[in-house]
Amino acid sequence: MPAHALRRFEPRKTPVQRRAAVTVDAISEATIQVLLKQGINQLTTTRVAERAGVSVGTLYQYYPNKQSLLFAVLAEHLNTVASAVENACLRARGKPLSEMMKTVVEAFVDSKMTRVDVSLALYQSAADVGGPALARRVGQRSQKALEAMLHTAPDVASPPDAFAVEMMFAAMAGATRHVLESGASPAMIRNLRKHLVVLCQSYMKAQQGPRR
Amino acid sequence: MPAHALRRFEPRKTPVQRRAAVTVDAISEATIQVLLKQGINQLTTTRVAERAGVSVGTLYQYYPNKQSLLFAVLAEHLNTVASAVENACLRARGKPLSEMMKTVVEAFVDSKMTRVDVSLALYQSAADVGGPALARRVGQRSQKALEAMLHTAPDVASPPDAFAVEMMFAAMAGATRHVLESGASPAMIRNLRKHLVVLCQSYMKAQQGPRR
Amino acid sequence: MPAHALRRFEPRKTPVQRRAAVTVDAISEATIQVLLKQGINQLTTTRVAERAGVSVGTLYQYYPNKQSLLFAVLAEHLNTVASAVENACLRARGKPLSEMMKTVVEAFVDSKMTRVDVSLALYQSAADVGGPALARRVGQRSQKALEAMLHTAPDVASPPDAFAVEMMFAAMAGATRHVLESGASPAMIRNLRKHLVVLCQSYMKAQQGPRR
Amino acid sequence: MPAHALRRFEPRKTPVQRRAAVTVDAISEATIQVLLKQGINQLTTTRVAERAGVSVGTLYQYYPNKQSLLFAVLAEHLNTVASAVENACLRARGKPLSEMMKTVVEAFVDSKMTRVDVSLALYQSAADVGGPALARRVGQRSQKALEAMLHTAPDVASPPDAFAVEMMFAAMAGATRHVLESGASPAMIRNLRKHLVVLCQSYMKAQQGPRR
DNA sequence: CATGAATGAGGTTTCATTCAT
DNA sequence: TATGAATGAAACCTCATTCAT
Repeated sequence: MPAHALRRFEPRKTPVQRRAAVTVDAISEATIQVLLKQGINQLTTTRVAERAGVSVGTLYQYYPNKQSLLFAVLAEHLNTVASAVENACLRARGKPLSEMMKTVVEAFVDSKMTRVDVSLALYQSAADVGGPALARRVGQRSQKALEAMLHTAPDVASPPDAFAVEMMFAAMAGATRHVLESGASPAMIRNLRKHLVVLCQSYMKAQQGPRR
Repeated sequence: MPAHALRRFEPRKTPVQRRAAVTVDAISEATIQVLLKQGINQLTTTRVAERAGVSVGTLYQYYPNKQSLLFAVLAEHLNTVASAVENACLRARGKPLSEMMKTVVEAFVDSKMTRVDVSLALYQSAADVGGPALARRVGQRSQKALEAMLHTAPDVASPPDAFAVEMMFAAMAGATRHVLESGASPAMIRNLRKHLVVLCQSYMKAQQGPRR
Repeated sequence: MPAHALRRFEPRKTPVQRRAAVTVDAISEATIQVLLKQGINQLTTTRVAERAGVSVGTLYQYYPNKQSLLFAVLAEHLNTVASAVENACLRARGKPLSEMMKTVVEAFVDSKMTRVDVSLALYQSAADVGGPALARRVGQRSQKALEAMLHTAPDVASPPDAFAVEMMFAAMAGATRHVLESGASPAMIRNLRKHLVVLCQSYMKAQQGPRR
Repeated sequence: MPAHALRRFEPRKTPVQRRAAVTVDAISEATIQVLLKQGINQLTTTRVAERAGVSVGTLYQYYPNKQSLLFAVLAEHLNTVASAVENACLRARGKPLSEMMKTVVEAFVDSKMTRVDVSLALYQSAADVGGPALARRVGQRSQKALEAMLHTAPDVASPPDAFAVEMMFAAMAGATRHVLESGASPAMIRNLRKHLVVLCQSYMKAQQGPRR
């Protein structure tokens, strides 16, 4: 799905009234709830509306179609993650490479884990709704921030190129997804953080140019 | 989805006559075709049967439900990949660590890329059909082979533990998926192979114990 | 079929708007019509909806499945009969035994005969839908009323026990069913009423205890 | 369903070879088993064939269609019951009325109860297959026998007419059906026999003309 | 704005029956 | 004769979406 096709899934209108905003949030939250409790196959507009405490008609006032429900939730989640990574990148500017990686990995994993359920729910739903395209688009924000950060590392001569950063990000996302889909016990999550730090550190070190 | 729940998707009966075996293959192939040309949302049992040149009834003689169609294709694909990795692991026994990683990464990426379309199609569809559970189950085969191989590396004192191998595999899968979903131009695939080799090498080196 | 299993067949939701109530009635009536004109084997949800002048979707808004259609009609019919018997029992309180029997038998037979077609249609359909269980449940209402009435008979010393009443009711129902299924010519119906009165009278007399 | 329409359901050919007779019986028995274990709605020709240990094709060699399966079983059962009643009528010739009734009722109830399961199964299935028509046709045999027997009762001046006998038979069948469908505990069956004897005796006595 | 009744295309699945092997 | 693979009409039921109230 080409990136510009995502427009079709965007919310219908920006709620201006207070009441409307509440409704929109309720629907969005209900979408997550239904996704979690019943799975993507039982996610129907009627059910979401019911859970949100509104009628289907109302739902359609704010979302042009079913997919936009999922899209909204997905976009919100990805943005949260991207922001967490961006913040981490800002905080870690000027620090040594290994500390950078630790900061970023932990920010990423933690932002995924604060809503384990949402993350999981979204893995299911991403397909119909241009999930990969959206994830790519939002992922690029994180990658830009990572690159910028890496330029400030005192112990990195020539920073890894954009593709290396993309790989690292994808690897990180892939490993995290795997752990989430495996049940994500606390012990596993601890392990994930530790190993991912090592993975990113060693990969970035290997990719960097010679010390200046 | 718990692993034992996968049983629901297993084939219904094994064909005894020659004619039937042909039919089963035709259906399986048709499933892939429809998935590729029309996408997961247009994948209906009727359409698959039509494309396979059989009636719906016949389809249901061999597959108990729609999901089992996807399950069969997915299982086949994952097995192919797992076998490719296992073979690579056998071939690389006794070689130095960096060669091991090169061999394995290339086997993995290549086996994914020989059927780019199937891989992509399956990412879409995996959700309803216990994809993650199945992938985990099959992935473990590869991981066992990797661990065994690592024990034979002459330049690895104490091999990385099982979790590290799991992480590496997940990272590899994640990065590959990302590239596939980004369009997988030949140049990108070349880059993927090169970077993934570095990533795995450096990560494994970082995880190994001190030289004996 | 255990009595509690009947719940599956109960209506799905109660209409709140006027329009909906009309719809529900139309569907119920259409069910009877189709049952009569086409028989139980041609009774399909599509056909019922068509005849009711609504879409299938609408039908399923109010009836959770096909069987619930039959269930609703059956329950209504049985209730009508039970009410007729109960009323007769009230009217006949304090009368002599033979008059009681005459009143009750005629009420029963007449209430069956006012909708000969419905009765017949329901005999066919009762099986899948918990007919016997429902008939038993509703029959008990009639039997309670019969017992209560018998206690008020001036010429009955010790009234027949519950089982005797149950037998009488079953015999009455069986004979009526037989006549209905034999074509129920007016002459036959007259005969049925006359003989059933005798049957019940003589049986009850035989079952009663000695005169006080 | 008019009586002559029953022909359509009759078995296809009389098996002449030994092997064939065995097959026919196996299929017939399998029909009963499936009816009992799975109910009328799960009774499919494939399942019956499977249970009988033959292929569907073979089944269709002997039975022209699905309904003929049920028809055969039903006819056999009804014939068994009719024969039991006829025998009882022969045995009771010349005995006093009350003994006649006892003999006949017990023969009827017992013949139903020796295969409670079959009786019950057949109540379910009778509708599609001309059950009532067949039951009526076979019932008449019993009724003729009853009438003939009643003529030999020494204590009956003018025997009840045919219609009275028909009523009695229908009442007996109805009460028995009711008990079977209520669960048919041994205690209930004992009660049924006792009460049914009384019911028939008193009804016949009431219907007989004045002593000669 | 909100409601919820209505729509109906379209999906999945079953099963009686046939017929080539 | 026996087999069982194949057929395909037809059943049941869902659900995204609209629109009169």
